[in-house]
Amino acid sequence: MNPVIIWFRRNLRLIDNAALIAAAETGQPIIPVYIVDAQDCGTASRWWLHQSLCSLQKSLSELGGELLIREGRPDEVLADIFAATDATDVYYSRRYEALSRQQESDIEAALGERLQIHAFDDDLLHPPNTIHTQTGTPYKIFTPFWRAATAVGEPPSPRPTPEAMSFSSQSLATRTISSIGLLTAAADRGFELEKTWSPGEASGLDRLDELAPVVRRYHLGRDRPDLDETSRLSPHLHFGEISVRQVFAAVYGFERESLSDGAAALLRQLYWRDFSSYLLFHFPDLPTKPLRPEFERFAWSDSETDLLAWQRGETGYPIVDAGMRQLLATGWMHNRVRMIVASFLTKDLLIPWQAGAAWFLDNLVDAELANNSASWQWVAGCGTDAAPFFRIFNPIRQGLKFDPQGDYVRQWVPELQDLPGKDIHEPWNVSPATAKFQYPARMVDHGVARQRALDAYRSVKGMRTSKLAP
DNA sequence: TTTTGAGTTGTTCGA
DNA sequence: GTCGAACAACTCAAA
Repeated sequence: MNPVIIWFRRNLRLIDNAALIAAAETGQPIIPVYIVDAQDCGTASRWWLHQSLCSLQKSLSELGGELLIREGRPDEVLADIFAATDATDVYYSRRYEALSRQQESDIEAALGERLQIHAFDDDLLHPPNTIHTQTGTPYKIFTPFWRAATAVGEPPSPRPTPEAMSFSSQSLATRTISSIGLLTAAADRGFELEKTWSPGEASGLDRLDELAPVVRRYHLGRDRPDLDETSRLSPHLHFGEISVRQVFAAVYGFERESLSDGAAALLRQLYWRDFSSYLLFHFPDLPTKPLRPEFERFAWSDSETDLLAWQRGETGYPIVDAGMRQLLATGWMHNRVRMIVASFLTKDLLIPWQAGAAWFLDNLVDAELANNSASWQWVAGCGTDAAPFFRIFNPIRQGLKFDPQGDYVRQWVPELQDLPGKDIHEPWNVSPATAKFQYPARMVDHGVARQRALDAYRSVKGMRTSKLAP
């Protein structure tokens, strides 16, 4: 019997995998393949991908299948497999980045006449082309999008791994996962990600189970970097090791009776994830161009030294440095702190959001083009959501509010670990005579930087200069 | 077509 | 310490 191909992409799981289920239902032998491509480029996420592919390969081999690993253009790789096997069909899950969509249309063009192509919208609660305003245009503001999306109804329940699957036994060319070099960049940098993370479908499911006790207070705990009360599901979701429907169903299942504020807040985050992909789908330039075009004229700073100090976590603002160092150490940063460091880069330092976005994409294990681009634009104030331009995070106030004892700073900025909570967010207040720590001086005074940012943002909006200016 | 209400996550100042 | 108002003006989405 002729085989069918399942092209694994960001759906590295066996449970609730629409493409796999459909492929299994044919009853034909399955050829599973992953194609490493230009989008698999971040240092931290390449590390994760390596582990996740190993995990998937192991799961498949236990079922008698072999995951083929290839590199290159998907249309050429699939054509090659087709030529070697006389496969009849290819199954895959859609992605919504511009490059991914180009790959899909290339495949359609190259193979559409020879292979049956089956594409599934399997990554989001709602496919991006199914939600629109009354006039048929895409939503640009989250809340109306969320109302429209939730009005559609709950997503379907997750489906189990297909019970009957047979795999092709034909021997085909494959790379080994190790030979792709996905770990090289992380190793060169001494990125010890295995200390923090356990990639793979089984670990993602474990993580989901561990969520139950914190869901009820998620709306409070998720803002506290000193606690461990976020879901930490982002990398598992990014690689599709678990499906967004599984998360939805689990959170719903924890408290079927009535949804707590915490559970509602977590579900809302899932819709934010949808919304970011939705925006990227409808505005393919989202990663590079500000959605508000007047920001093309913004007078950004090109200071390499400022950018470097931010990247290294040597800004002299403890909460900022803690976040940037957490990122370098673990490939992850608490969401609240992501906003603080992003505000600091774009507003206190006036460095372009694209530079921050690029650093995040390279260093986050959960680096996701859609979320990253949409969120950076939001912080920078150039997205379509109305973020008032005067909303500039004060790194001291944010530290005092969300890391009240300073435990988070103490963990990631060890040179400040002997400072009491009352001083730790303002170490410059400790008199030099008594200070026993070595820590960078503030690179800017936030009060001054804030005023400078307000003026810059006013001018890009074409408004008159500050009334406070002398 | 026009109008109206609203827009994830904040900060500062003065009462 | 706590509270409310001010911070600009604009665009979006729906009535």
